[in-house]
Amino acid sequence: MASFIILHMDMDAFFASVEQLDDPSLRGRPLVVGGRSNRGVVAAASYEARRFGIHSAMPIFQARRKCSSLVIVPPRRKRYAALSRTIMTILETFSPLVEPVSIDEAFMDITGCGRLHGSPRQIALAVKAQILSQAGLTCSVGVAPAKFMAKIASDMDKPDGLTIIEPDQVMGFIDKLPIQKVPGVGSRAEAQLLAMGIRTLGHVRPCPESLLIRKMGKFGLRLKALAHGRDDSPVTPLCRTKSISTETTLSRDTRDHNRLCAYLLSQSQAVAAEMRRKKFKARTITLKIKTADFKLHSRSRTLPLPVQSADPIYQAAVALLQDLSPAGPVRLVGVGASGLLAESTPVQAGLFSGGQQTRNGKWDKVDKAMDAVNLRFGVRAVARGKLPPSE
DNA sequence: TCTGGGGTCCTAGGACCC
DNA sequence: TCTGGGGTCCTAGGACCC
Repeated sequence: MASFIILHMDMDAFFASVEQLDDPSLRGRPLVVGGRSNRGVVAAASYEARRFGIHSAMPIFQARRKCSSLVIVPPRRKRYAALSRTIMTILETFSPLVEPVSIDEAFMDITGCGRLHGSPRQIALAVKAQILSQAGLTCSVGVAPAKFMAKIASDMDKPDGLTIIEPDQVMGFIDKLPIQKVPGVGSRAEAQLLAMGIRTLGHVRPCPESLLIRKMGKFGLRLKALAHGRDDSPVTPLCRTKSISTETTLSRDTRDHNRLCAYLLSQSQAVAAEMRRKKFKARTITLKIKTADFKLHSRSRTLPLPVQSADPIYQAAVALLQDLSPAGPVRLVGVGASGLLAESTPVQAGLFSGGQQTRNGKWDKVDKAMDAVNLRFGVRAVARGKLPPSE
């Protein structure tokens, strides 16, 4: 195995800790950050709230039931994003190989950092101290010879923890590691693996590759490699955005087409604004609908030319809604853009005049669907600026 | 009274091309 | 009458992550 030294940094109860940092009156109190509506879930729970059995993804109404004095704070994403940038910048003073995985988590390759910054333990302690002094927040750190183990290690001693897995401890660690702790093993995969008698990652080692592939597909091969301690996935600093989307759970389910279109309009505007901010244009537009029975449905169309403004996104979304025509009340509606290209990418000539899209008639279909919508509802039926009713 | 929002990756089938 | 096979793109759904 290549001798990497990987560090994983994970902020402790990030959103909740930021709220307690900014408002001292919230410190020491059970608090969750979560949606304002009655249908929201917990995005982050303070350690005080966790003592009541409250955890992230729990519906707010359940959390409230568990703790009557619970403080519920709406999320301030911009504030979290700003602090996240501060934290990532701190990491970059230790190694140029920093890979943010989410707003509050990052991998760092510290393989070659010994000369400059000392032992892995010294580096981890310095990272924690810097984040505490410059951002005012604690984090937990894991250090290991591979990414997946560093990630698991950072979670082993929360909050404000530090766990180091030395190369000679790797096999012992794997043998005891509960299978559901392996990143990528969720509830479905866990159930499948338990049914095969696999309770720890070590149990995967003697399992025939053919069986793992049959049961788990490509992921089975990865599990097999991990069970042998093989994980050479590199820390990749430049991870480019693949999609931009927004979605809204309505305050109550609706069958009202015009109401859905009003959401689609404001969402198209938001997605377009974000694309312009990030200097992208997109070829594929996706409509997402969750019906009252919690079933998710999507429809997408790839356009002949990349778009960046709200109007074509909205037009496509409305056409896709026509196509999907959900049976029954709608709970959630969303719009996404993928197939992203840099804003500056030149548009290939000829796409309209004899390119594949025109020849196979896909564009015509979209066009006709749009015409149908415009005919039936009229573009003016959902006028500019008619935003969804405020909740 | 009732289960978010932002993403990534994988799979599988069909169209299409050579 | 025989009836390929590999590669790529597109689409819909689903698992999983924080």
